[in-house]
Amino acid sequence: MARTAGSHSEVTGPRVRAAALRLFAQSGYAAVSMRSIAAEVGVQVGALYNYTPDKQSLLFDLMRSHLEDLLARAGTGEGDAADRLAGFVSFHIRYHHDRQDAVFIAYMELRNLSEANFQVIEGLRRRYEDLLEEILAAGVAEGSFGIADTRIATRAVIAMLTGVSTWFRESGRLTLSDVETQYRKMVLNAVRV
Amino acid sequence: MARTAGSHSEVTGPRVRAAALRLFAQSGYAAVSMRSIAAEVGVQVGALYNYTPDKQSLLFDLMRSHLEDLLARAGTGEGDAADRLAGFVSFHIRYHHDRQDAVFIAYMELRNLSEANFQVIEGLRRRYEDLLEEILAAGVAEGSFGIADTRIATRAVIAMLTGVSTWFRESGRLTLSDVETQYRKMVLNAVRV
DNA sequence: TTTGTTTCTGAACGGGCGTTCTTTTATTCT
DNA sequence: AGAATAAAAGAACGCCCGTTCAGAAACAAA
Repeated sequence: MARTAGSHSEVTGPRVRAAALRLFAQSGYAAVSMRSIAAEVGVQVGALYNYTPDKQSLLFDLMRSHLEDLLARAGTGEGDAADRLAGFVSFHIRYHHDRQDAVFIAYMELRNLSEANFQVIEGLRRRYEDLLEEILAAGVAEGSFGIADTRIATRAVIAMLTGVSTWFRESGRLTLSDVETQYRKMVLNAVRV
Repeated sequence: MARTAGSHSEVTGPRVRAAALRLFAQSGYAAVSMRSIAAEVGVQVGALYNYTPDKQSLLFDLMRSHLEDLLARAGTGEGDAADRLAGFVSFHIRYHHDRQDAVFIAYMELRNLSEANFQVIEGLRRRYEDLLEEILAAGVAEGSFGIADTRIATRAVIAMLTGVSTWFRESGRLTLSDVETQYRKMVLNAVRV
């Protein structure tokens, strides 16, 4: 038996990526076998190679598309630096909350990338950090922020925000909106003069 | 040939753990084989099982001893809440900087623990977080801190601080002391009224 | 209905995995 | 010196890995 009724490339391709995303996030890249991805899709392992040249590309493509989408959606914001920073905080928390698997992978599986692929991903991540750093620098120029080194502050803020997706649960004590409000306040306080 | 001249259990045991620590941090638990650990120690793979019942225990013991040492060294601090918080920030940054491999493992390899082992590690981590939360709660009681939810603030601060060890390099632009100073200021600002 | 193409199966490849076990050697004790 | 013990070597166990490939089944075009 080969080729189950009704199946097409346009359906299976995304399902392969979705299964890989879920399993990589759950167990880690190295612990997930191509066979387990195939099983999740409901296909034999050989069929996966119609959709990816190899396992490494599967990981890389997931990371790259996540970061490219992140960059495409992250605007530079409007208003003064404080407004723009508040907007960035809300955007980051909400965007990452909606894509916990992709976030997890993008932060945890960097060491499983080949050197060339790592450079690409690192470049994208750096571009995202630059969006925040530009806001912080504008605030310093305005005189409304009082941070000594904008690069450090950028990393501190991003680490703080990204941490949310490691513990926040919809079923928990607080709504995402509560969390967002408190983080906005903490971040704005952290960088003020 | 068996048993190289001059070797003893008290020497090899720690070397096994050190090799595992380094390799787990470098490549991830799942990607490191018992054979590669043995090679790093300079021994055949079978000899490792004189020092650990299995690979999982090796990971668990590394995490547990790291967290137990962390708890043993983290004091509750002295003075008012702001002083104690500043002390916590400095301690966390310095302690984690001195043990980057252990920190990395303790945060990245949680999902490779068995359920029972995970509960133990999670309990230890929680006790460490409680040290910080108690300081924050004291500050709120004093009226010097203005955070709505101490649990959220605890996680935010720890995520921020732990992030340092992912990017800080001795060879970089800033000294650890510079970083420490700026983080102390950012954290104290973040929680103030 | 035939032909061609796409998508999948199923088997196979060489190799690495964690772990166990027997045997050999270095050291310590008597 | 000889016996006992500790520590390591080396081989073997069954199993799973990523990847390849020939062939079969479903679909599309004629």
